[in-house]
Amino acid sequence: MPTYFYNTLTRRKELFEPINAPTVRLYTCGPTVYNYAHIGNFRAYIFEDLLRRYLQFKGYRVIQVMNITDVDDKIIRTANQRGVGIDEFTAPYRQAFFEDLDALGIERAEYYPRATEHIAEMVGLIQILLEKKFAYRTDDGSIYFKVAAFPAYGQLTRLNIAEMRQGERVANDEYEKEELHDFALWKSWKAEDGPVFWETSIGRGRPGWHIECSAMSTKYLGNHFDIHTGGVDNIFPHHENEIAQSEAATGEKFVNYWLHCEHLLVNGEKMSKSLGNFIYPRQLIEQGYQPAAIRYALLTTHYRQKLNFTLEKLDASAKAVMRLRDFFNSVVGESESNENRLTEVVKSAAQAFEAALDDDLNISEALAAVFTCMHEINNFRKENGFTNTEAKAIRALWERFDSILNILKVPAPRLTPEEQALIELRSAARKAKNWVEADRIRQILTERGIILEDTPQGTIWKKR
RNA sequence: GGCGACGUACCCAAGUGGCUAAGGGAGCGGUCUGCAAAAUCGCUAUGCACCGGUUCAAAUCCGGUCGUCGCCUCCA
Repeated sequence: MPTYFYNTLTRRKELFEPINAPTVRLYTCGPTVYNYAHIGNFRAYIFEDLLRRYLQFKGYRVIQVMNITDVDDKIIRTANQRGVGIDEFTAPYRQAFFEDLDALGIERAEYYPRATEHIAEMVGLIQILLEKKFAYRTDDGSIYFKVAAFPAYGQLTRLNIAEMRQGERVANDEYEKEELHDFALWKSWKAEDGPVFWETSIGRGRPGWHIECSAMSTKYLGNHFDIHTGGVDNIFPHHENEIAQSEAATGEKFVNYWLHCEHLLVNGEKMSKSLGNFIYPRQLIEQGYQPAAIRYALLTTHYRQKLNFTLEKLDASAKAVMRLRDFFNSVVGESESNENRLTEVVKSAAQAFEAALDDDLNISEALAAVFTCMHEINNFRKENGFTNTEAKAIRALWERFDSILNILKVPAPRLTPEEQALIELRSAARKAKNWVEADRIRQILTERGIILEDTPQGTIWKKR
């Protein structure tokens, strides 16, 4: 089945065709490591994880690059204030980033290049742009990209640069440039940068922000690759500038498909410093929320739709995850028969799931297929039970769904010996029909976030 | 000012011209259970912000109104 993605470049859904099938080359804008990444950031990374997993589901071999921006104004300023080097300053955040990726079940990319380790590549690119007259040097030694020299500028954004309001230009225009929309490729060293600079053939200084993505994407994926993603706020100026730099330097088309993820709001408002409403995944996990529930909450709203994050949504997600998981665990064959009366149900569910995701990753519709299928199978089970063959087929189907959703398998939580003992005490009380004592113990455990379920096979427990 | 997105049930959220408007959560009722919990079954939008228009047919297309939000130089 053919796959369609909405391409920001054309503002249309387009048939996806890789340059060199079955390989797909994917560049995903990554974090600036001056703090922990918040759930808004992770919404984007989970969208990219969905994209990556789905491409693999379709049989493609994905080569993904995610940059780590470990030098920028904010990092330099803060590191200097604290009197530490930028490498030392960013180290804990780099580490935390990978921990969070793992916690949320995000599959690792093939490359996580750091900006500070690719200065040479950036300098090389800037030199080409200087030679080709797409860049110029100002009196202080900084280097800017000359937007006027690249007529295609504005193709992604569809902003008419000439008509954009001039009055709003940023006051702290510390560097001298010829025209408003020219942007920095290289920032020459200034006193407040302190020890942060590189001594290079184009002078002493540091790279501008946009150039790292051009340099690193090209290095790992080639001049022309398949997909580039990021948040909608990256469209302008970041991605527009990347196109300009890359295409000016190489003379080739840069990227075929641009996919952008909408913003996440918290209780209806944008996360911002002034509102102080940042939420971090690690924070939610500490509060006892299942990482899989966080993943589900961030995954299950279509990526081009604004997502309003609330604790109610997180609770609803936790329930849905639990249901899918319990169903999977409950599917057991009851007879040796090779009969499979569910062939059609399984087949049509798999098809509906794939068809939905083929349509620009319509995850809501894909999930509807999953739940509808679960419903049908439950009704079937009530009458018939499962043969071993049927159980195997259903479990395989769920595993297939989970290669995208990735919520089924979570590390088993542990009980303390004391909690374990309480459960045994309660079982004994139940056996003795001492219901008062049994209920008392259950209440204690509930308060600790441990939920008990008495089944014919004995008591099982879960963590909230 | 320019560019753009959105408004579907109590909440979340698909559907963008044609069968009874998906699915999840919540609520209510049944099964199960010592009681629960979980699971499961059933029920819950004659209507898709509002007003007009096009059409045999509109949540879906067109025009307008109201409301929410985003971007317009470094925030995913």
